[in-house]
Amino acid sequence: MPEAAEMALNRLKKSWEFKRVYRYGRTVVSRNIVLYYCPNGLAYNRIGFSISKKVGKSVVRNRIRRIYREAFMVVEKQLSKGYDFILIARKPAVDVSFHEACKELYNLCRKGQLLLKQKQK
RNA sequence: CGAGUAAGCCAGGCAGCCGCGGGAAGAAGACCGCAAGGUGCUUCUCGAGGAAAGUCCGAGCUCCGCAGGGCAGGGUGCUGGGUAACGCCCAGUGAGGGUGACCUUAAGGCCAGUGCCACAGAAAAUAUACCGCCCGGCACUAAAAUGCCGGGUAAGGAUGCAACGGUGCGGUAAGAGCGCACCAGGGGCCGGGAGACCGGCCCGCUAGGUAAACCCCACCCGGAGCAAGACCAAAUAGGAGGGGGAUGAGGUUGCCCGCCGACUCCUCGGGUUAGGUCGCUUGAGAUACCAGGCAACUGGUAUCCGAGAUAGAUGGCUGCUGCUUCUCCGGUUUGUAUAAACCGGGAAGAACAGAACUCGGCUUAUGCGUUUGCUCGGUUC
RNA sequence: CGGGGCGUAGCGCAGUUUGGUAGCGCACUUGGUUUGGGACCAAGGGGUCGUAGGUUCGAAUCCUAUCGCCCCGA
Repeated sequence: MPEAAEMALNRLKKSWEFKRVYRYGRTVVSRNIVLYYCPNGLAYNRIGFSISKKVGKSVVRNRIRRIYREAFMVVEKQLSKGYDFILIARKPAVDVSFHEACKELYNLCRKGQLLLKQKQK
């Protein structure tokens, strides 16, 4: 299973999983998003999305989630494993493009000391 | 060419790479979970909309101790048809609007009852009606005017959205459908139409408006909703206190009758992983042709299977290309010129919006997208 | 999926039942009072009644559609 799980995107789904990250996790913030993270004791990373109705209509919320999901899949390869993430979209994320999202997510992970190279140092 | 009007259609295209969800077949017997179950590998295949939206109506489906009667409550409201049904659609009628194509229309009933009609005005609905007009009598007087009393009138009266039909002629003491002509309405008869209604003739019959005021009439409506509901697994609890109950708890909007017939209500405490599978997509289905019908629509034949998620799939990136626009750049042609057309380049733009049980409608949002018919105006031949 | 409420002056609210004048408090402007300010007194300005249609002679009020915000229940 670990072989398969490394490539595919694993998501947080259960209410208690979210609650655990909110309670014990740390947080980094940028203009568009808030990122909670917390070690999960597994060999792979997982992510959950939380986008409030105040951000926009269903089309807008879906688009934000899809862009950040793609961005996470790009950035995740450079991250150290064994973490749960929750990504909360803020209102300015409505106009974000894919490339901006990638940069933003990368910078946030560096800020949280989550990159693979930083861990090794 | 310009302006308008009606009915449609599309929702840029192609290719590559990386992903996501469903289905089928195959292989393997791996992984997660206490379990029910699920994940994973390979190949093939499918994967948002005209509004998927708002949730305003109508149904299917499911459950509720088959839903019977009355009242209450709610809805609809010209006629005929279509439909599973509708508050929807089609065809017509009446009434409005527009030069016209065409559009709009909650359009039953205030001679069943009740209410309301501010201000103004004599009066806003039983006109014993105020002023006025006319006649008679009396008082005063030369006469008239004036005053009082009795009677006749509803023509005139600074109003108002609206004044107990309107205009004109006759008639009269003054007047009045009192008589006549035309107009508006009402009633009756005849004719046409399936009907709403239309046409003609006769009768002086003349009745304010408002039911998107209460209401009356006709017709319709049991309630809830896929978190409906069914099955399976695991776990917890079978608690304490108080109240009610075969003199009727509770049951499904409110009340009564009928029906079913034994548990139930409140407070405190405990539990609640929103567990898994089904429901879940073959349907009032789509496309094409034929037939019936003015049409909505219906019938027949053939072919096809076209999303089923559940922290919620249908995405991201790149390249080429079609379309539109430009205080942009270069060139060609026409032109005195402003400028126009074409070609190449550059830049920008391409909306509204995401299935959540499924259909039929309605409503709203939406691109200086696009096709066709028709109308009006201008110009040329 | 189902239900309820609100939208009126810059702000917070009446008025909607039973249709005819849109009002109250704070705030604002001007004047007075005070050496000056506050408080107080007097006068005044300011409202497409969320939007669009309709009914009516007349609509904040009645009807229909629509937009936005808020709150419940399953």
